[in-house]
Amino acid sequence: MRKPVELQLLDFVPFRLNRLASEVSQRLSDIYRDRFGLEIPEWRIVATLGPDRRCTAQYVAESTRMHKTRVSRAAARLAELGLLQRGSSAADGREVLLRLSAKGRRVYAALVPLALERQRLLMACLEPAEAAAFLHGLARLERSLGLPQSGDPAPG
Amino acid sequence: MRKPVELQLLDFVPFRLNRLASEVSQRLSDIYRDRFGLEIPEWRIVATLGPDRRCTAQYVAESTRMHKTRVSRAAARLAELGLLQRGSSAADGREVLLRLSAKGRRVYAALVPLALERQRLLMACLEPAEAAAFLHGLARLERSLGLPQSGDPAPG
DNA sequence: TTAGATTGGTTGCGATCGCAACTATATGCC
DNA sequence: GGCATATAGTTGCGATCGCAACCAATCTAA
Repeated sequence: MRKPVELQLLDFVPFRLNRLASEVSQRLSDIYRDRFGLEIPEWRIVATLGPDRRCTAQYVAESTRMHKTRVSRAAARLAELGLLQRGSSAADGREVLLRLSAKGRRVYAALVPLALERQRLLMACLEPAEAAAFLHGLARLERSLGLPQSGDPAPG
Repeated sequence: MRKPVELQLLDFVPFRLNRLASEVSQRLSDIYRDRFGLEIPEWRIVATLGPDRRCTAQYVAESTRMHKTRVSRAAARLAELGLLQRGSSAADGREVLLRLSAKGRRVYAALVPLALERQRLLMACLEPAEAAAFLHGLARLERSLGLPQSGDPAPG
């Protein structure tokens, strides 16, 4: 007599990852949405550019794995808000070079400490060794799926 | 001279969780979308109900943390496809009791082994001890955020 | 040089989502 | 009983997203 295969959704890792990510994002959103009027794609562009990086929309899309239309619209909105300068590339007339404006850098400087504090709070439920083990697994999964990691050579 | 606070998005855990979850979902979607015409919310309802459970939309919403409108529309679609029966509750006339139809149970039986195999493949990049440590951290994070876990008493 | 293919980025469009408002039933209080 | 409040679920609506199509610039090769 063969046991029927069952699945408990609450034990299913892809579901759990989605739900966790969604919950974490939800709680994080009040700092970039409520306080600064930014949505996730815009916050990702700001964080990718950082205080001084100048790069193409293509770079942001590859690095964050966002669809290029999502990057395009988020960059348009950031430019509209005056947080981002969009310049032409001398090397390639198709490219759009993105860079934070002075106002954008001020937003970045205000946002980053809050974001890092939230990350600290999130991970505070884990002992240091547990956190390290979790992050180790996370990194392995990322690598296994071909996701860009901070040690990787710059995309493009 | 104070060092300015910086943030590498690729090291930022909330971003990494979102990106990983999105990538895993993307790769999983071909089994429930391409093969069965189901989207994530519908698949979650099917998986929550399982072969024999009968429960309310409210239960599904709390258990999966989906918005009640998302559950409502996904349930309507499943009923339209003939995978789900929606009945009235004798105890409370407002409730809608959800249960898989025979066709729904056949879809469940076909989907579950594929889903479990995908989960196995996903985790195959980790040694058993690494996988255990990762899942331990995941469970701790879930508990810390108040997310329902499989050992918890049934919601409602 | 010039036609075709490729690439970076934007836009049109249909689909999904979450919020707010709504309907209908149930409950509490007098 | 009867009115106010709360709850389960649905629906209208505006916003976001990804795909496909498109535009413009670059590259390739005859």
